[in-house]
Amino acid sequence: LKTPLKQAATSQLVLTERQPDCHPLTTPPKPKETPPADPWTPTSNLKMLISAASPEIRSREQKKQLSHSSTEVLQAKACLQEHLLGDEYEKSQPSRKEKSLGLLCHKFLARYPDYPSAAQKSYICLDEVTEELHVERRRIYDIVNVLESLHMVSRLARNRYIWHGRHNLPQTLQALKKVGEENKYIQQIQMIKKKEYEHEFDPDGERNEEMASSVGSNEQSEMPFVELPGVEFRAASVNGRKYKSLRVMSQKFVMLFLVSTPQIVSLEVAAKILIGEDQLEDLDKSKFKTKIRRLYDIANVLSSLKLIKKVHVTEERGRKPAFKWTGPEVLPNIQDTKLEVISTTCSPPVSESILSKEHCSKNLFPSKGKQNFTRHSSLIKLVKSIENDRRKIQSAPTSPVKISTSTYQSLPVFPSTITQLPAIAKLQLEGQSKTAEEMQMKCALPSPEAVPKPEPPQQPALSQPQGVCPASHSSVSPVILPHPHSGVSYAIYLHPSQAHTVTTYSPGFMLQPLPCATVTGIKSSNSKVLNKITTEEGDNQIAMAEPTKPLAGEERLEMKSETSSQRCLKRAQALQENNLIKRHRHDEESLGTSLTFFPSGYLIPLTHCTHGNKADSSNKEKAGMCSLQHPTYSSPVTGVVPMTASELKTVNIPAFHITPLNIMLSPNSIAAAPVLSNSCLNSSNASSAQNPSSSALNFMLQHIGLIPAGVQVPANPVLQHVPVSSQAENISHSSGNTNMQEGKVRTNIVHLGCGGNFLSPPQPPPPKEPQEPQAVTENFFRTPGGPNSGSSLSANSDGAERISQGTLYIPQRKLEVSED
DNA sequence: ATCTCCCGCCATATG
DNA sequence: CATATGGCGGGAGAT
Repeated sequence: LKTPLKQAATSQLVLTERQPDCHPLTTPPKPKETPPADPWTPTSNLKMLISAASPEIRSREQKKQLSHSSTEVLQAKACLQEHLLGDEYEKSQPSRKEKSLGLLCHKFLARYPDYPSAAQKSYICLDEVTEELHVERRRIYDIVNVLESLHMVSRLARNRYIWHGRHNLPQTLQALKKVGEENKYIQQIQMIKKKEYEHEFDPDGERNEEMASSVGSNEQSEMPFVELPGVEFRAASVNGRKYKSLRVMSQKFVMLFLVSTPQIVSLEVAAKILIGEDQLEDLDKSKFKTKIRRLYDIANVLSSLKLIKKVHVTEERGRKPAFKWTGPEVLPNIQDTKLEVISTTCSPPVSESILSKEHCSKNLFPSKGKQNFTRHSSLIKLVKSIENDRRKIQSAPTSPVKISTSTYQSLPVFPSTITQLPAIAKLQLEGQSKTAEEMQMKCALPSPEAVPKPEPPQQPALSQPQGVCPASHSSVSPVILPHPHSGVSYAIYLHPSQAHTVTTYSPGFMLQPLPCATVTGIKSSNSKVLNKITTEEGDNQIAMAEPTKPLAGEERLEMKSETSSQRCLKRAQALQENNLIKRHRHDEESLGTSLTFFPSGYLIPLTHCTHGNKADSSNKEKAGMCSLQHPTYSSPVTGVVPMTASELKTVNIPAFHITPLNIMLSPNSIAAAPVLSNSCLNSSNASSAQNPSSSALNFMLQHIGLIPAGVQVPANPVLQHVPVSSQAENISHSSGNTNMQEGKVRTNIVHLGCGGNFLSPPQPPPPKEPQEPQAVTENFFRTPGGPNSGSSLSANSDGAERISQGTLYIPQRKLEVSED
């Protein structure tokens, strides 16, 4: 009975076959109804057989999409044969997997275009769907509810829903992210992890502050369903109360991904947070179980949407199921002020929608006046805990809105296509010449998702080029810095949103054609990427580390055509580069004297941010890019730290000895750092490839004293590309703690520069792993002695000490994320 | 045994 | 009141 080998996947077959049928523009005529699930057709039988033979269907499901029929056929045959020999396959009737929500969801989604045109509004009739898909109604609700949470559908009336497709996704995600930030999910996550970690220490029942507070961070319990302007719940139906459940749960779940830095969320944590939030439930075991069940349901749907994918995180506690966000990157939350500006400047539709969205969201969540970060319960708790650690923090009451400055990045999300780059690479490897778009497309849609989107694929958002620059994962957000004035060391904990903001502001950054870089990198390092991918596929735990030198011809890597805007950017960069040295000096000075850290809850965005100069006027940058193009704001001098969003974001610090402090950076200090932005820009621009200005950067860093003279910030990604198996971040040094630390330091320094004062290269040390990292390394503040040694306090002090000594000690904790 | 998560009972909401 | 929705958790297949 044991299935012999796991080969092809069923779902894959299903998908591929169905895809073609699907008519993008018209309501899917559900042509040949040969649902794989249907055991009665010969075809289906075969499929089933195959599926039976392949245990891990799901995992391959997505990847498989790429492969083609020919391959599939072969595999199928092989499978079949083996199977026949093995035993009578009768056994598997509808195999449980064939009934999985994920598969069902795929089928469901296949019926509708991702981006339905206005003209083709599709309505969804539940009765029809259930009938056609051969499912119980109940299941459809599961799917629809999640889709509703993303505003991909909305209910019209009984049995009736409207299909919106992914048009609203960007806004939705942005809104969700914002809310997530407001809810301080990051802190909550950390809290949970911390508790987890300490959960043994707590002999006595004195878990008051920590436990009680953290667990019950429910003060702001009911978070209503997040709506979007045009997509409210109809019929006042669901809108009523009942804010429980799947819909909201789904939104919260997504929020967790959007706010956490390595965008990986474990089920456990998610469940805890979701539970804790609702009500201060006693850690009821059954409740937890139920929550997990629901999360699986949601996760299945989200997976079908390709927004997340399942992975496993291996921590010291063992390996736990988790999910990784693979959807579009969501940019910083917007500030109202800016929004208005933008709205004026940008194309009406986009800006408007965004704006309205903001308002909407505001109205929806003003609840309890928790708007203010400072007042936020979780924040308070955080503060408490921090205090426990003997740290003082001043909370800055400023609300983000007020702080808001002049910039705003309007492209909040970029098409998932970008995210799929790795996949693309893989595809190419496989000999497929499909373009990203193509592969992205589900149905035979001629126009990829990207097209409809305001943002062209080539403009992957700044921050993390997911596949290509996994570096983000290992980015070291929290950095310990010596406080210049007080002499106290602080861990800089940048709030993601803030970070984003900063990033946005950075002129260099903006200019920087990250997209280009990304693309280039991919192209150039194709082989590399491919290798990795392949490896990955084979076995997740194996980290391939073959530093091939792919970058060689990076210059000409430009994708098909360098956009004029990109060119512009380059030019600009070049110019800026000239001043680099000067600036460096300047920076140096700045660092030495004007650097001031304000221990506060968040980073204060600069008031006058600069945009990069506009990147030309290529059409491609539609509304989304508008913000970037406001020359009005550009003022190099005011540049802000060019950091990769990922870098800035807080790492989910699982617990541990040190509670990260949020430090607010003074505008001045930030302003002083424009120079670095350039370097950053350059470096990042270089993309994963070589970092032209790296030398400059190194020079600067050394000069500043951030790194030892001998140390060099790796400019070449290749170097970074050290085998994962080893300490990902290190540049293979000998070994031992010391070395490790050193390596750590190096990396961190870069980050530090970015975060702290902004001189750092946006793309920190080039990403080590282009593809989805098999293993993710996170940095944590930990005692050198290891997990067992000492309490957080000791750790803190330790860290502080080291820092003060000029040595950055940021122990790292290795966290592995493996795909299934 | 653990991880996933399907199934469908049954409380509620809707019309 | 009949249905439509959709919590919820038992328990079984997958690993």
